[in-house]
Amino acid sequence: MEVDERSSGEHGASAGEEGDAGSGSLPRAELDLSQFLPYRLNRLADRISDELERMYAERYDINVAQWRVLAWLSHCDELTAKKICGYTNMDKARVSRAVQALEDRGLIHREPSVHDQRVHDLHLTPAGEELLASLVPDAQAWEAELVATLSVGEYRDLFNAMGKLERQLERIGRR
Amino acid sequence: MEVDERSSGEHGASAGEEGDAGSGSLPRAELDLSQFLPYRLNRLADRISDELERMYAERYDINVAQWRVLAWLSHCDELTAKKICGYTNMDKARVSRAVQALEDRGLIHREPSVHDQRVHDLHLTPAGEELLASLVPDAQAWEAELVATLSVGEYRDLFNAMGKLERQLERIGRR
DNA sequence: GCAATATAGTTTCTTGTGAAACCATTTGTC
DNA sequence: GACAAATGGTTTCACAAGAAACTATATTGC
Repeated sequence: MEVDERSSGEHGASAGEEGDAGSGSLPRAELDLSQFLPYRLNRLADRISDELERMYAERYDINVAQWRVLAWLSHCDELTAKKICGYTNMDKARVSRAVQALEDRGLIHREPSVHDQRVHDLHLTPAGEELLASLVPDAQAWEAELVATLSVGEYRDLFNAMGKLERQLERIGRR
Repeated sequence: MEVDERSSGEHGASAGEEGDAGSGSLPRAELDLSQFLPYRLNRLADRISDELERMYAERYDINVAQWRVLAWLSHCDELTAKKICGYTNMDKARVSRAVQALEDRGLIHREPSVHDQRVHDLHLTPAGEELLASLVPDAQAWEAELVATLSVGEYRDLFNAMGKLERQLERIGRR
């Protein structure tokens, strides 16, 4: 591994490398946000989300929550609100509202499960499928453009790293 | 619902393919969210943000916006709200509120600039410095734990990839 | 069979946020 | 100098989203 002039932290997330070494004052707690992973990741995700949301809203008049529900339905066809909560990490109230909106627009169908009346089985209506048939390629094209500057290897590594972080987050979280 | 079928597409974000089966059933538009970068990135960032926010709130009673202002102040010492908007990508109203809250708590000081009465120069108070001196190490320790499973190379590559995506986003955005 | 408890989903309440209106000051233009 | 435009920052308004209360159904223990 390259041993370079990486600053103190194991990975280099640290601060103050501008050489204002001994100006006489106490050691300022300093944090270089541009090297702070949570900050960078969050800002990037926010920007991406903003752009995509704008596209969804303009062209299809749906918000992110609704989009996620649709996408998962395209993937699994039969789902319940509870499951969607788990997959998407969204609050159940948020899912509930998204589902309601989609049903009102006739994009999904909802009926009480035969086995458990509390549960509602969800699936796409033909109209929903149609909308997805148009939206999905748009989303993929947009993503393709976004990652156009990454090599296939970089793209794969990125997903790998995200996977590792997610698992580590799990580990940290349960404590 | 393990989704491990790596599918085609330049980078792997994939979906329903051709196979246009003539009249009748249209090819299902399908999107594997777990391989869709915006979704993955957003979910990861959200989770990280949630965890960190909880820590900030519990231990220091500050929210993310306030934290960002403090961190930038630790870095630059003299700032204006406008600049913070630029650095953090936050709305100016949001910055305004964060600044106000921090001032109310005596963590930062704010005074009209000598040269331009519209502008307010911001800097940390001793109390603010003190809080940061305690908060920053916490944040860094937390980040270190988060990235503990990444090698130095993976960590560096991750930042590289994020940088590329940000720049590409810029390019896409201005259109 | 019937309380007590748990679960899926909805509704209510509160809060944080972005958009737009607004205020105060500065910078131009004549 | 005076009026118009621009700029930094605050406030108002509308709304999305999380927390908690609530409803309806299921499950468990007795």
